[in-house]
Amino acid sequence: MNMVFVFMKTQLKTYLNKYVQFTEQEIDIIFNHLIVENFKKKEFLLPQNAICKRRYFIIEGLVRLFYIDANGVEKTVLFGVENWWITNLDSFVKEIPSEKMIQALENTVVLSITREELEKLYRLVPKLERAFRKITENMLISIQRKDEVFMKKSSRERYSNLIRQIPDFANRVPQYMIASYLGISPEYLSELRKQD
Amino acid sequence: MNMVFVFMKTQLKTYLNKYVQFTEQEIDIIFNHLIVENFKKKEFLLPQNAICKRRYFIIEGLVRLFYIDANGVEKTVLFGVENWWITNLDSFVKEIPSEKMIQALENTVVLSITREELEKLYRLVPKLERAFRKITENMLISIQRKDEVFMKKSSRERYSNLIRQIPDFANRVPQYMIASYLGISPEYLSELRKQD
DNA sequence: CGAAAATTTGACATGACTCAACTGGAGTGG
DNA sequence: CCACTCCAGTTGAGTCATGTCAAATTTTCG
Repeated sequence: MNMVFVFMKTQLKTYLNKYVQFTEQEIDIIFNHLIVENFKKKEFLLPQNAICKRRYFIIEGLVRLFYIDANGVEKTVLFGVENWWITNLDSFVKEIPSEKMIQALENTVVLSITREELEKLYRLVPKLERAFRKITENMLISIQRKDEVFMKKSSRERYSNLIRQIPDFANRVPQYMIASYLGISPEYLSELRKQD
Repeated sequence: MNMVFVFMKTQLKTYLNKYVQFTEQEIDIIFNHLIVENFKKKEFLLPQNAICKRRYFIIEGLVRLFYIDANGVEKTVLFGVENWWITNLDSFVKEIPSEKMIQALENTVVLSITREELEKLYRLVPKLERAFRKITENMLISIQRKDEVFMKKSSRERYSNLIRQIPDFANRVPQYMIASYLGISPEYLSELRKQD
């Protein structure tokens, strides 16, 4: 087995073991149900109006989940970086077309799996069900925390928070995407940045 | 066994079977790990700064999750009605003190369980892990949908949406709580209502 | 280098907030 | 059962944060 694969498997293992202890064999089974995919910058993991068939574990790179609003403006819902699972959960679980798209913002390497394969895996490796229960709980917690920041803080504070927490975001992601993630217009973000 | 208990057990069973098929025995085991609690209107299920020890399944009634912001104003995060699980997940999972409170807005009957008991249950009834994985996924999906409404719609639309979806909310819940749930000031909500 | 995309700037518009005063209804106690 | 209090809801004036639109400028990238 190729060095790169070993590296990816180790990364997955380290990640999963934070939730549940898996044996080496279990990790093997899980890894063998995943496929490796490479996406170039700007490429779509999920195009608009498609059913989101796969769940993606980001090994390396950066993606965003976004949609086009009624005025034709892009709205970024969330960014995904390494060691995050990304999918449009609504579309993935219910098998309905996704208005949202997933796009690579940098060249990105992922492990991915379909819903059917994942269901199989849950049966082969029951502990994985627990791991995903916890992963989903953590996602819920972090989305709730984000909501709180939105309710409590001004857009200026939201921006400085984000930059403090993930300083290199400002370089890796165009400003207008950050603006739409923060729920403000690009012009106003530009205004805010000037005043620092 | 008391009629009321039978009734509650049936309600729980119907609810859980929407996610996973459980046998009668499994439902019994689950039910026996839950306790029944009654809360009077205005009573707290979770007071401020306490660690949220329990997860509540609402049999009947209405509760809210809220906090007091920096200016001393109440902010309602979410409402819980029958057949919903309510907890401050962050506090419950990580065992950290909760700035948020849970309060009954009507006389409310719940089934509740601690984290430790729930962990035990997951081991006794492994299918429950799957059920909660799905329940958590659904919570995540619905919070994401709520976020989208917030990003896309004006506060006027958010209000009329809410009233359309849950018409009796307007009667069961004071306006100022609805306002804070919608993220607007009570004065402004009053303004909006006038213009219909 | 040149075209297209991203960002900045400025003028103006507006949704939503704050504060303070007023109204009306729901308890509560004498 | 009345009088009083208290709290929710309304109204209005003034203000501020943030949006929109259009033009100018800078950056990116083929």
